[in-house]
Amino acid sequence: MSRQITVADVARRAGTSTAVVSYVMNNGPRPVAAATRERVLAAAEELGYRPNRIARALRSRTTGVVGLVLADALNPYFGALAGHVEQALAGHGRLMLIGNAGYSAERQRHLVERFLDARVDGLVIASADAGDDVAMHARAAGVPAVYLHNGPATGDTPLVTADNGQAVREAVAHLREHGHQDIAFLAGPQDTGPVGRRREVWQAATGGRGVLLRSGYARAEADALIRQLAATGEVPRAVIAATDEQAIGLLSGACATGLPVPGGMAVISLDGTPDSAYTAPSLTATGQPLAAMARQAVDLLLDSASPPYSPSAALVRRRSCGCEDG
Amino acid sequence: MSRQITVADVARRAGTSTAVVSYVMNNGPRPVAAATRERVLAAAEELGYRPNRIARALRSRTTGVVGLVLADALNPYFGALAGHVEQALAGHGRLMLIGNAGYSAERQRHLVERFLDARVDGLVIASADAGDDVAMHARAAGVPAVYLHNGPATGDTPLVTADNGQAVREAVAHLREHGHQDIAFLAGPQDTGPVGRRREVWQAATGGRGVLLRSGYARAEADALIRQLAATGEVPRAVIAATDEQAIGLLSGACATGLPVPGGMAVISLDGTPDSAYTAPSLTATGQPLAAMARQAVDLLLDSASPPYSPSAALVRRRSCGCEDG
DNA sequence: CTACCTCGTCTAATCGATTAGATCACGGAT
DNA sequence: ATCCGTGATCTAATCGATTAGACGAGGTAG
Repeated sequence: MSRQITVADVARRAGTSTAVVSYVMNNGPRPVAAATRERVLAAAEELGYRPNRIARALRSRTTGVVGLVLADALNPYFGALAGHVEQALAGHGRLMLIGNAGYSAERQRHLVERFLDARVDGLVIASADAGDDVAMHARAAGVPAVYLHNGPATGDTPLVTADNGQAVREAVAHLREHGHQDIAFLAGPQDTGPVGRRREVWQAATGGRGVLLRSGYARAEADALIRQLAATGEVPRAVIAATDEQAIGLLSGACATGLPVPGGMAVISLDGTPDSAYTAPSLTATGQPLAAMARQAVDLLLDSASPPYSPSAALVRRRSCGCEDG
Repeated sequence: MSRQITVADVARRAGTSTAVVSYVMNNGPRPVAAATRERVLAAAEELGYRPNRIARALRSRTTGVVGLVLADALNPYFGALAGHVEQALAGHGRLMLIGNAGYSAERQRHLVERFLDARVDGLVIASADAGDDVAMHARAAGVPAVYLHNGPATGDTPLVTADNGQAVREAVAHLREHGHQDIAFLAGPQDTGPVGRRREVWQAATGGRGVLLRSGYARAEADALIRQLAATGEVPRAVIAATDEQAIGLLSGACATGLPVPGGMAVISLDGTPDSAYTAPSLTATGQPLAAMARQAVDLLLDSASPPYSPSAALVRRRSCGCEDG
């Protein structure tokens, strides 16, 4: 618990001024003679000097921290997204503050305020809806922001999302190969954002044949839905679920009511998180390029160039659609 | 992007000194006359003053930020834990930095260093093993730390964990009720921490009958294990899985090889995260009191009093054990 | 030989909030 | 009338790093 080592200590030991130490530490705005640089580095090393990032932040107005606001931390889809964002940020030497809005607009706004108070260098908002434009507050404070999975298309704040149009068409085509004419679609409670677009593509691809189902995004809700349909005998023979969570709920509800999958109902999911491979039966799914999306969002935020990513991934055929391999 | 509002601005407007403004903002170390307080608050309100937390942090050596190091951010168990920690911290007005170690001791150490550089007020380490004592570095820097799910029992850093002894005994007893004599246990690759203790209790409770299985904690590994056992015809009739992830892998592997659950193999899991209710079939499991554990860890860190939590939760009977309800 | 430039370094102001010490006004006690 | 205590406020040092401006030494061009 001894006093912390400061630039002054290093400077004294190296026989220079604090300015030079700073120049060395940051490959500063001014050049330093090679010999001096060596002495400073040696002194810093010997003293175990660790720059105080708080002081640096105060002076240079940059904290090296980015905030991530999550719509639902408990949803593995967002969880995976968070993991990839953290990794992308680490690649840029940034740390990540995280907050869970739990689908509450009020709490989302609150988190943004708190993060701005903490002087984050940027804000990634993995929002569930395209409701109010929370990033506005960030812009007002001069802090860059990016919406990640969904968000209002205001044009002021970029939105990184996956266009799964191709994926949906592939899913429809594949279920047709299995002989299904009527293909249902399980959408979310509302229709904003990616899920809405997926629904539209499904509608176009099926030409209106097949039922439109809706449930919340939690497993429990899709589970309850399928039980109810089973009770009334209205189970579709083939379903495309908008998200993994819903597909998993479908599977568990089907199992509980004795409805065989894929025999009684074929299922394809559209999120394709890694976990979808380990369901019973294993889910046929198209994967979203989560890592690429996260990287893109982070690059956009820190305005470094980013290689464009392929907006959709191929269909992975497993068992839930009726295929036999896997 | 105008200049930021500072204490000086507020002081000028309220006709006081900066000291008084500070006293008012923090219910400071000195009293302020009621009338003056009002004027200051009004001035702050009118100017839209937001204290600069960086400056405050520099001076008062406290950032209001706590770091959480996760063993595996993609594992829903740790994901849920993270969510609860964040919530507990929010209750104390603290923000949370998060980092994923991905089971790498090297990366865990690196994250701790980074967090210390960022001057966190405390560190929660949700570690997977009881290996090297990373919290040591925190102690050396005078930063309090807590191990959450697992960690070295050095006595220097508190460890908050659930003792599932009772839960394991219940699971064994319940499988016996279903007529099983030999009850296998699926443990992790090593035997440190909670999983190891669960295995010991299982050993004691079954008196050595039943096979000890091992696999990594990822779903894929448990899935592969059961496929292999099925191929050689060595499938146990009843298994207790140390974690949800492993139980889920068991289920998916069993389904893939046509092994019926619970008919051919009964399964009970010991983590009992919410998602275990939505598997096919639904998992019988004992739940860990994750929220209480998180709260306890946070309270310990910020040394506020914490109500003691019940160390284990009851067995939730679903389908994977052989029960018919649910 | 002087004027001027470059390179390396140092001095000191700055970021914005906190807080110990000094100051001042007012009352009550002696 | 004098002294002292109390409460309210102000002044200014402080946290630690960054960086613009000043400075001196050495070299080159005229």
